Amino acid sequence: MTGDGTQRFGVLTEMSGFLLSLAQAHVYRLDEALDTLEGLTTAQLSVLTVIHENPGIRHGEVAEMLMIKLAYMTKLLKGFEASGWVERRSDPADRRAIHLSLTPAGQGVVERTLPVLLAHDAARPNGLTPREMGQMKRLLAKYLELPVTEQP
Amino acid sequence: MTGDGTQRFGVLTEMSGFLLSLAQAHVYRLDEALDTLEGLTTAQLSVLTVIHENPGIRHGEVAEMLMIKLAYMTKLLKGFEASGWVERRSDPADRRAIHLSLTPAGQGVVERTLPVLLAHDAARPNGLTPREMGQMKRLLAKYLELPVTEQP
DNA sequence: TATTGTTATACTCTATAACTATA
DNA sequence: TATAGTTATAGAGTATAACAATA
Repeated sequence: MTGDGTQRFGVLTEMSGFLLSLAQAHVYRLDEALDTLEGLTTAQLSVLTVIHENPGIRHGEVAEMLMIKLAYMTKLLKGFEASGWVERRSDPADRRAIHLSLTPAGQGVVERTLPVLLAHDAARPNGLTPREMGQMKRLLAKYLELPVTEQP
Repeated sequence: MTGDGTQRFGVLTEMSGFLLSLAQAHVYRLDEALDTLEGLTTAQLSVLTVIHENPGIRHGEVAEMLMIKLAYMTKLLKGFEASGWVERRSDPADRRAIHLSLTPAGQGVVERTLPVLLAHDAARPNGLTPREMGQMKRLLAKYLELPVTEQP
């Protein structure tokens, strides 16, 4: 690389969409080195975590929370079911709806891998101080209008 | 949707990687409604903008700045060349290297579409006050260790 | 030997639309 | 008629690796 470090992003650095996209690419690139998640992608682990946190949640609710297409959720869940991690049962009151929950095996996967990802996330290199990182996470959660987690 | 709004993200909201990923999905979803970019994706417009800001920049340098795979850059640039937007010329001093610049047509595209995306970005709905948005953008740029833009 | 860029393949995820079955 | 989920197809973008040309 012969770059002299003077490249300009121009007005791109004023655009939240661009910055978020690049930050996501940065995270994604570093997370690809993470080989300790038992073959799961971070997206897959997010789905399992949401089911873990909300046993009985509906198929479509998970998709909405994580902004995943319903069509792709079907594919993901099919894989999880084949792995024996997720159970689906239809709602007797509305037989279109499907409620999801983790099997003991699925809970085991989440309980083993989530702490690994959490530690990795906390240690991922970036240009912020710990205080600034806390600030950024709060702003991102507010940006997304996420429900406040009241964790003791 | 029968959700009662009590779904929990659990520890996911503590993870910068998850928050960035979800924020990016949020942006992406809303940007898909943007049909005024002359058929460009935001990623493609980013590439054109970087070439616009750095005439003569090398192929690989653009890829590194935008965290795009070199192999995919080749594909993108082939399309841009076919559209008559980008010119490639090889470096006489290092005949492996390829320097990029916009044609007048390419400059026209950037000058028409970039302001549209900029306005769209500024108006994109989110949970932050304008002051918080400024803060978030500053933190994201620092997170990414982007060169400071000294725009007058 | 290392670097720049090209080509090809497989994979993840998205967009879209047609479809079934319920409500 | 509208909603929950399924299936299939096309496309964007990534990872990977083999390759050619040049340094």
